[in-house]
Amino acid sequence: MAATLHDVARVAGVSIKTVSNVINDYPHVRPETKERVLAAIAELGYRPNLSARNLRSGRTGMISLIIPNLRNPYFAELADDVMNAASARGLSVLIEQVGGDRESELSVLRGSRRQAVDGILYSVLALGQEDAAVLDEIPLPMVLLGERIFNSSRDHVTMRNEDGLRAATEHLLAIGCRRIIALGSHPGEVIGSAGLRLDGYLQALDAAGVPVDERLIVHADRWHRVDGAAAMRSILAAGTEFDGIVAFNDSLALGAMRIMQEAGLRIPQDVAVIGFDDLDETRYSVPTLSTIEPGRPQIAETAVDMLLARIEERASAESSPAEPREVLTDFRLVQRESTTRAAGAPGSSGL
Amino acid sequence: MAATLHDVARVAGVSIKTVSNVINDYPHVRPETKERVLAAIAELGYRPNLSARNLRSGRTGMISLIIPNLRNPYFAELADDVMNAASARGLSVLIEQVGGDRESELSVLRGSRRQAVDGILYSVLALGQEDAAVLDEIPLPMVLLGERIFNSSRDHVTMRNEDGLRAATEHLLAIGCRRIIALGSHPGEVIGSAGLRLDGYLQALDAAGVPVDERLIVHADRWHRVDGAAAMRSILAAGTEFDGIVAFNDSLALGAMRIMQEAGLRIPQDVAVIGFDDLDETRYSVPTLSTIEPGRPQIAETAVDMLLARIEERASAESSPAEPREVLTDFRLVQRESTTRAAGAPGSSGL
DNA sequence: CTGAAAGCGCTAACAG
DNA sequence: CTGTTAGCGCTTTCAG
Repeated sequence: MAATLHDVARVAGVSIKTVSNVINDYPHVRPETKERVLAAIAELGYRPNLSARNLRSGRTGMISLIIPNLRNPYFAELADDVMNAASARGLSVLIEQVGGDRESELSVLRGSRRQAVDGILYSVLALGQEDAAVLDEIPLPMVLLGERIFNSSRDHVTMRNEDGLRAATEHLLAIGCRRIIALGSHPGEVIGSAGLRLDGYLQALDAAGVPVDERLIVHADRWHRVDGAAAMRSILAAGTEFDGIVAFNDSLALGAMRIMQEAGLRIPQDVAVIGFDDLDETRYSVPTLSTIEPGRPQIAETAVDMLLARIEERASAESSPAEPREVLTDFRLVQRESTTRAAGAPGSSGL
Repeated sequence: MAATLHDVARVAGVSIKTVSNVINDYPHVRPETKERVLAAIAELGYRPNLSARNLRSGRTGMISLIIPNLRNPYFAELADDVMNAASARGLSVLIEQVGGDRESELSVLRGSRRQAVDGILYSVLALGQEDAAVLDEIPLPMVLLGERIFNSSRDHVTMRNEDGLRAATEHLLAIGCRRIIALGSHPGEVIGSAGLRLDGYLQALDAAGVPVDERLIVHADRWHRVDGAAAMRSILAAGTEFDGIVAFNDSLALGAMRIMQEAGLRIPQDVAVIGFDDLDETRYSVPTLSTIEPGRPQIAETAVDMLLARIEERASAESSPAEPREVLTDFRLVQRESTTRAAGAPGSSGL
């Protein structure tokens, strides 16, 4: 059986309160007493029982991160960023994957593990604006990530989708592209990454006086590599002409590049390509992929900080809760080979 | 304040024991009583307090998975497999990333979160055979993954490294390669993935009567894409001739392919390439990458089952613990474009 | 089939 | 500066 406070107290010849004080770094303990306690702790290999502490304090030191799937590199990298931010603040992260359908997302949100965490970072995927009210029912601090829900009662951290995609499109225009495919639209969507990003594309074309060709706006329901590949196959089959692609995420871009290369199209000479997300692998693809770096580490840090603030606000329970905050992170265009047409470029491999 | 057992009991007009019985699906509860209790639970939105349950029962329903890094796709896919296996068995997974150095691995193993989980799945990376004894000190059920430690007192699940790499090498020999690079060796290592895989390579050459050329055994300390790329650059710089590559993992293979393509080498015509791990992305690279599928889902399921068995064994605490078990999973060679030289092949894109 | 009551190990008033 | 004590919410004997 593991040692308890009482065991330590007995061995050190003090009361459990004193041991507790030492453990929790309370100020007023005489140095020699403290030393005796520390010695007893070491001798017994004592470790506080977290369940008991949680029960008593009402806090677990864990937050949950709800994401669709770790096999999706975007979310694996996000999870890594979040775990780093959390561990720097003394928190552990319980990752919960959800199936992508509305029911599964709701059931995880309401799920039993709820009781085991102090708060939730929720990367919204299947729920939408119409579900904003549902979130109020979850009796736990929560910070939203992503572009599906705005103006709820919860704090929200998101990237500059429109601005980012506008910058990407402007970049292609600047290197001479005129028939630019927007890859990844969700017809009819206004809010959500796809709607916002499409808007950035349209803004850029508009500002440059380049007419919009509906055939260049290519639908892709899901944004995995296989979807980018499939979309590119139909584009090629349809015989649509194009000289640039702004993909709504990196995976779509990578899938499309794969098919273009099979078809003998050269990147960036025949078609320039830019993605969105700055996945690690964009540095290693052939060619390396230009992309928008959406400030993911900043998203993770900000979100963890906001969640922690909400948790502490709730613990002190003094005034009424602060107004929900909306944070937009900074993005950055990263130019790599897939949009570098200059003949005399030094040809760094990007590795 | 959230509802407690007592609240439910009061509303239902029964004692808390009865409520507890209903919640835990104990058999002997009269149907009508049960219904009253269920109604009260629904009315109050009662959810059991997990901290209290954990404190009482000594179990948390969580296991921790210790891995180096989620950004490494191998571990992201492993984590996904483990989470699926765990959630099918009613367990949650706490992922803990470790830095890769010995100290950080030890401190996580001994770390405070220990108290918050019922058991540990530990993918050994920085520790080695000489640390087998250290593992005994961790007072928690544990199952080891990977190839760094054998014959400890812990259960262990691992893949068939030698056999897999032998099969990969034999495959290259079968399609006509004679100067095959083994990419990823760790000089001097005997146990560990690198040592075992090199052994498989040597066995295959030996069996085929192909002489070993030391220049074809290429060192790579770490196994990320960038390391494969760097290694390939030095190979090309050294002017070593080769017509096949068996990489010790997929990332090395993908990095090497990138550099070969820059250098104008055609895959598989000039050089056939095979990797190890069957990462998702091997299906989407250019060309698609042949590889060894090491049975990762099976590893995850087996490991979770074994851990659960240990947890239960400890709970019942009857007889002495069962002998440590060693499980080897089945592998499978997956042939894709990177080793398919047949001229008239249909050229499926593998997507 | 159901109720009463004793803790799991810890924190935090409250007293000394 | 340190000790006593009362629970946190649940599970689990042990009696009815």
